[in-house]
Amino acid sequence: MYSTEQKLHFSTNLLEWYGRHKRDLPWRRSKNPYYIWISEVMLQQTRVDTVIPYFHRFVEQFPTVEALATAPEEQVLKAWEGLGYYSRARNLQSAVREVHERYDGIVPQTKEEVSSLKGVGPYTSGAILSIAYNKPEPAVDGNVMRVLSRYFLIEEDIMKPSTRTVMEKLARELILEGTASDFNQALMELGAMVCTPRSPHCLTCPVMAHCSGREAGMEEALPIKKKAKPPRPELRAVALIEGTGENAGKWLIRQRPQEGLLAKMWELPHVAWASDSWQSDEENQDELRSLLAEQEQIVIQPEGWFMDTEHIFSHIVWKMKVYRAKLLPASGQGPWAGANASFPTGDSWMPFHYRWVGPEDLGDYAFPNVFVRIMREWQEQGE
DNA sequence: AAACCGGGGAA
DNA sequence: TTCCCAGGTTT
Repeated sequence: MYSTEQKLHFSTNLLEWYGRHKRDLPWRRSKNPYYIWISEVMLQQTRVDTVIPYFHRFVEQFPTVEALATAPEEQVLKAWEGLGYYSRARNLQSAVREVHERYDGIVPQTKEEVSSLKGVGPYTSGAILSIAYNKPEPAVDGNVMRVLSRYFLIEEDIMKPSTRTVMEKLARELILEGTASDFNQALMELGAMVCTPRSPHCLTCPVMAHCSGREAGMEEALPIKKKAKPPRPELRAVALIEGTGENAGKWLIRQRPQEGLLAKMWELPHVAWASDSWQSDEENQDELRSLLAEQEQIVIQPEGWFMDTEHIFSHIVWKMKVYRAKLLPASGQGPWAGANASFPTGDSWMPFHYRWVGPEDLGDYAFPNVFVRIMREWQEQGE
């Protein structure tokens, strides 16, 4: 398919370049498969600069397979707070528990065993096996597909699974004997530092001389990628409910269900808006009060608009209006009654688990960033 | 094959 | 604004 010379030029020059230009990243200072694994999971759909501080805190808090395997899940979610894709954290702990129990704490070394672990797909298994164990397995991520599609002028849509298969076969053929660990990292490093999505730095590229994409003047047009659909908008009204009496200075928060969007994360009570537009603040607050009473048996007295904000997922965008509110005394029998007395979770009739918390308690609960922003705004206004 | 699953940095 | 990032799972 592709000439041996072109392939050999690529592998040798890339390796030589990597030896001189690789960044000093925290997870490159060790070959501990557990640390490599953590870094690879964190790096899924997340930039290096974002991951670095999380990685440091995470390995400090959970330095060994056993430490993570035996930690409470809430603590792991809290350590992941702000990174997004929280199923990554829950899957990682679940998989680490399996390694702890079934493999005596040693990350397995075969493709089949590693791939069977929760949250470990083709990319991550290849990355762990190659980087930590130097096994000649491909690790094809977005960087690698971009680099290969340009260098070998591959015009297939990289969103198609079949294209990924082609890339994996090619990437495997490019690994020279005994160089898998460095080569796979070099490939990603080139994609991150030189062969960037826009304005690639071809003049400093170690493999420019035989790059088919550049020869064809196609480097900016590659890789070919079908456009994703825009996220659908959803309006949501949020209630920032202040406690009174013994709950003065606290807010009412709730934990989301075990599965689905933001599983097990904590949040401020909010309701989906049936209509696709807002009314006046007075009408919105009336509707919010009515919906909370209906859906959650929470009866509030709204006390005015607080802020507007947005939360963007890959497939949804929450357009949120936040209203301050107090609980009405008459509503003493709601789901928050005795909320701090370890209300049972997992009841099918009771999707949310409520609690009163003050600013000093926030360290015990993992929130999606949008709610962190709202609560921080609230604290700043109170000062 | 398409949908679901967060959040932010860069241009 | 748009893109897309060291992806995986479910339908």
